[in-house]
Amino acid sequence: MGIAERKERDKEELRERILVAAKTLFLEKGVEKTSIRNIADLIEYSPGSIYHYFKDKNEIFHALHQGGFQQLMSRMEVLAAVSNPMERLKKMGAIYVDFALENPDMYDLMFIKEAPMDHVFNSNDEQWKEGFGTFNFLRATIQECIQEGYFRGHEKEALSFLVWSTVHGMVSLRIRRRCEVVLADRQDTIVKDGLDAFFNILDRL
Amino acid sequence: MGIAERKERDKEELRERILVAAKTLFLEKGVEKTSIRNIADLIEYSPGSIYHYFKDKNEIFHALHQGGFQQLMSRMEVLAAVSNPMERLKKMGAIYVDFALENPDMYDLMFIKEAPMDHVFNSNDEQWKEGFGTFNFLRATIQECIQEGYFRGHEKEALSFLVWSTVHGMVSLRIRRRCEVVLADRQDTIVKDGLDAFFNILDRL
DNA sequence: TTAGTTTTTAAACAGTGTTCATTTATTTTT
DNA sequence: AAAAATAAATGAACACTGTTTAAAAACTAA
Repeated sequence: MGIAERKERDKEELRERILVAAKTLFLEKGVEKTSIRNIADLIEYSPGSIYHYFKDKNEIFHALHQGGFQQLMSRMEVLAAVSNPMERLKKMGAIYVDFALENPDMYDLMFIKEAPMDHVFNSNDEQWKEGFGTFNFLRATIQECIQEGYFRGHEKEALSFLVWSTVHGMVSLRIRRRCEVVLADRQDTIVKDGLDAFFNILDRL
Repeated sequence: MGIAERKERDKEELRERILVAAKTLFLEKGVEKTSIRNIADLIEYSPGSIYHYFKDKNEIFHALHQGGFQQLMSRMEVLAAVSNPMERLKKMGAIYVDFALENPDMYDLMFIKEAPMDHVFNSNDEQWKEGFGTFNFLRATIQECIQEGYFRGHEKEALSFLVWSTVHGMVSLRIRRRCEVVLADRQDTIVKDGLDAFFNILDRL
């Protein structure tokens, strides 16, 4: 009978409404300042009811960060058209950095905050497959670069980590405001300039 | 008269005791889980009294992170003996990474957490001179490298940021546990390997 | 000893995540 | 249609949080 199915749909819909409310508040106030009561107020439910849909606050923000990975991954789709792996690698870096600077709060949640990771390690079923997927994409591209003769003498794994670290380092220093004093005058351009310098180095390898 | 001086000393001593208690708790539980009441309990004072010595919680953790910069700077002192700027740059990177991996919580406070930065921007007198000092050290070394013919075609500022970003990226991905799944089997060696790969690249420039 | 000053305190405020017995709403069975 | 069974939502409570403030205690100066 269709009643069970409709109830299933209803449940799923409310779950989604919680997520939308959480995302709205999170984008305007940040994770820490978004409380369960805030979310409950916005969807006009009691705070306790949220716990019938999510184990705890971390699970909500884990669910949200999954959406961020989907966004990032869909931006990466244009890379399929770039046949040269070295070109693809550079374009990948640019997309990554653009995503981070255009969605700093989401990036923060995905790659800096501990909240979603707490959930990954506490509910040990999942494997942070989101992060796994994006990193594998990088790994495969680096692999191709090596096969085509780039990065002689380097090993795939360490190099992938290095590339990821470089772009992550730049955007996370920016997002967590460590550039604002140290590089005050060039705040807005330094990440782009740093990325260009990085690409220059890659070209000369 | 010496009474005023003794009172001054007493005040300074209690301030120090608050800082020591805060550091003890912070190193075993983290910033978020260290409360003003916890600190007050440890020094056997009431919670309110702490507010006569520090404006708010952020100021306490700003004061703590200053100590971290002193630690890091003192580790850098051995670099004065390294005359070749390229050698010095690499050694600097190694010291930075070692410091971060040996004092992950302090590093987190210094370069990842927003708490101490909140204080920097809210009490606008200070200029995050700690971070400024360490970055200037890097900047000067890169400058010397360029003068000696390294990094041809590169500009000091962007390159300094790039180098900082790379080492920061590696240790912060590690500290915030983004390696644990993506690079599970090589967790403990990946930062060292990544740094070696980075040094290799620098050598070939 | 008294008056004045500084330091410390306890209580209160407004908030937090989370749990749980109870109520409300819905569905199934009689 | 009424009663029983199931599911969902609630509100109060718990144990916390950072911070403010009026009152109390401690200390110094006259």
